[in-house]
Amino acid sequence: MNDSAQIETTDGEESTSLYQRILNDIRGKIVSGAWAPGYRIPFEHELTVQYDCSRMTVNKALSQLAAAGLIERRRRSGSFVRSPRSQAAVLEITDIRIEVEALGLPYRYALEQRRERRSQPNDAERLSPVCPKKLVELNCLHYAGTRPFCVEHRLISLETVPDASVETFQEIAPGPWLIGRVPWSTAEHRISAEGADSLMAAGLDIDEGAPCLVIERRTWTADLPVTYARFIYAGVSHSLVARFEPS
Amino acid sequence: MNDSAQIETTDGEESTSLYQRILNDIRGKIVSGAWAPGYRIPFEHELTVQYDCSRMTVNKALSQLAAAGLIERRRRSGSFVRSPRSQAAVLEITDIRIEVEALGLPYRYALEQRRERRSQPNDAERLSPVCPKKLVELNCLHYAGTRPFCVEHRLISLETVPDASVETFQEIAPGPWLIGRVPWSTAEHRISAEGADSLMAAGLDIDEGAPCLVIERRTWTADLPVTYARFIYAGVSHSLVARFEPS
DNA sequence: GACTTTCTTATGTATATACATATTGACAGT
DNA sequence: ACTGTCAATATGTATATACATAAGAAAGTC
Repeated sequence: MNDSAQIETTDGEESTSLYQRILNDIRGKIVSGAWAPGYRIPFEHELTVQYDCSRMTVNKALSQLAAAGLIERRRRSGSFVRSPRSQAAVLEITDIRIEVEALGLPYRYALEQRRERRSQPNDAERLSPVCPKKLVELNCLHYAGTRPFCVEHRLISLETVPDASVETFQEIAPGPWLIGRVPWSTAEHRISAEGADSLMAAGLDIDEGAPCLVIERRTWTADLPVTYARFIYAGVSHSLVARFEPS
Repeated sequence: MNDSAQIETTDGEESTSLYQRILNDIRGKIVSGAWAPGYRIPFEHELTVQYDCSRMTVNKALSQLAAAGLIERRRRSGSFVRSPRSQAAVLEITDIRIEVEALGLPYRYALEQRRERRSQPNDAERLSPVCPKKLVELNCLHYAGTRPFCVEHRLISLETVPDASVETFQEIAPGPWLIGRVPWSTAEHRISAEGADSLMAAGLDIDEGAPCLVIERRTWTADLPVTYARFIYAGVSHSLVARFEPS
């Protein structure tokens, strides 16, 4: 993918834009390890000489590298290779409907239970730091074809999302309903493996104790909890993929 | 120190740069759902009027949004909200030693088995796309205190990493050994839940069939496979955390 | 109508310029 | 030796300008 930098001109100077070329060159030095973390990248004015261009062009390349987290820029000191080898992979969290349809199976959603209730001490850790007084609790099932694909257990804060009290969630799953309706600023996902308890086993139509992939998602807007969701997939049916590539 | 008065105005119009403000405004519209996917963002020249600034300033904001994947820019047509409904969360992949020590437990590494062998058809999917002819196969154990914490199964391509043939891996785990020694450009992680087979059960000192979290990692440098690693954690002992916050 | 050509338009890139701002290093004063 | 001041410097942001390029729209041609 990254090879073939020069496509048409054998000279290879005109194939991409100048700032892209500068960006690629520097990124290459970094990911190849030629410029180790902490290395001071040539100053902007040095690069302007090297590439015979204006500072703005160099600046554009370096700014993008900084935005991508590959380098750190310090006034008066210069730009430094950052990459402290922290392997951060990007995990795509897709909507369940999309997931199911990607498998070529028809998707179906079903609401099992809907309760509106006061919060219990138990909820505080799921809806932190400010546990709402009232919330909606849902149990849902997502089907892939005729087989249950995912069990969803969800809490929605009625203080942050008052509209949820007038929505039955019979026809629409809480995930898609919330998206777009509630701006959220932070999300945390906790992924673990658990053995199916009797409820999970019944919902997913698997044996009790069978391994399940559990994804817990908590979202906040500002500092207010929006929702807590717990998705349970039968172990054999599902896996998550996270990728890292230097953009 | 005590005087101030320029930063903290609740109005907060001057605290950041103009292009940052534009960027934040638009990103807010997108993540809040006010501008749905497919929506055409105001043209650059419209935004220059709205914010009373030059086109370059608007362009900088929009270019960054495009680089971040939030919008798509089309010549002559304008810029459109992209957001293909997939929330990307960042998954921190930490070294196992760090993980264990974060739990306040002493870490210990042990090599169970080391084999140098020719590749088998079986390996091709783990070390793709160009399966090396020779490789090192390792089975390792990572202890937290006296209890086994993680079972590691690893393949290292001897074509990409010839040095691995002269390393016994008795004292150092393959993960830390590889880091820094081999620059890698891409990594893929697959996370799933599995029931322990007899080998996993014996290694982790758990019952057969008990739920385990399995993380498979494949890394490449350029297009050459570097290593395949499979980490198995007892279900109760471990979870992964992925976070999303709009940068 | 199907096709080509030309025009228009929004974005893409590059430049020179200007001033702001943070930080370093040197120099001077106590 | 410590401290404060100040100039030098690299980055940060913003502007006006210029031309390139792609793609849609409109006009012209067969």
